[in-house]
Amino acid sequence: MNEPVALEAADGLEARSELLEGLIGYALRRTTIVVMADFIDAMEGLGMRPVLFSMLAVIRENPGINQTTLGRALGIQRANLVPLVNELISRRLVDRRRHPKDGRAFALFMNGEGGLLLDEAIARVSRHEERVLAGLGDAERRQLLTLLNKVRSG
Amino acid sequence: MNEPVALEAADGLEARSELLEGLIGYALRRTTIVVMADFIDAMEGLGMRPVLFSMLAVIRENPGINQTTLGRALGIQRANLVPLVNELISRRLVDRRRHPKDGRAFALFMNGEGGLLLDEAIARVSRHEERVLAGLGDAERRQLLTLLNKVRSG
DNA sequence: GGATAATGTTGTGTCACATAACAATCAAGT
DNA sequence: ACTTGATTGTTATGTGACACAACATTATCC
Repeated sequence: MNEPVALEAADGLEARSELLEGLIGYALRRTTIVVMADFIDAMEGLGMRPVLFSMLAVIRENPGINQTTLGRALGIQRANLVPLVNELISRRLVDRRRHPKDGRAFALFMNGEGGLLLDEAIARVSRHEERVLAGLGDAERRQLLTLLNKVRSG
Repeated sequence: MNEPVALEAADGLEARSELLEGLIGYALRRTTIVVMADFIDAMEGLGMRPVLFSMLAVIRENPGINQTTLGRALGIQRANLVPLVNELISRRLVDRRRHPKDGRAFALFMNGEGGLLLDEAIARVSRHEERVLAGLGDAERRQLLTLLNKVRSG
């Protein structure tokens, strides 16, 4: 028991794991980290993070959306959304008005400044995706998207 | 300026974004979250997280590996690895000996208890991947793995 | 032997999650 | 109309995975 399998230690410069290399979950995790890091780089100087970007996108395409619905669309819980929405508002990218028919809810709207920032971010995201997907052809990109959504939707 | 695009607010139960739905980075992020959540569920009661699992796998397949090499293999920085390795050691899953030829380094070895835990985790991971990939055929799974690795390797 | 590099470590900070509890408001049923 | 129960936004708190800077000890290289 407890045998020192190989005394000559595997202390080379690189190590691999056949087990991990066969797991899609592992590949997903590692790939996402790389892609998100490139996203962050692409947003240099904009103060834009993946979450904020997705929030701005959903708000612009769904004017008047409330926070609960926004959170559900992005898989973010209401409680965690609060400081994020506050950040967008204090940066004057988004307007929050009271919902006309529901006294509990707020209605979120993108304003001019937010639209300009989102447009700039979209331009950078395009270049970012082009960079990250450079090794894939058009059909492969579509298929990757399809497969990812298939996994996500169960 | 600052026009309330639609006065009838988009406050339905669900909201979508065509922009986000076309982005592979977004699909990657959302899918990874779902898959990792299922991984966590699958490890119920084992005290096993994705990072710990991957560390155990690499250590068993690379006996005597040092922390820097382990970190490089998994994309974890030395500094962040320290508490993780300590956790494995204090749980008696892994042994840390001084490296015979390098006084600075440690050599990490999986022990019997760690091997048993890893085996149980692997069994659960198999069921977890089967569950998560239920919607994909064999060829699709292979292709997803290939595409992910292509993206990651630039 | 002296300069330079590598290993493990400590400390600190950020960010994306999670959960529980709460006030205000709405909706539904009787 | 009034109570019951659900919903919205919020506060508070905790965790876990990252980042970066600085440091002591030990190797390496000339």
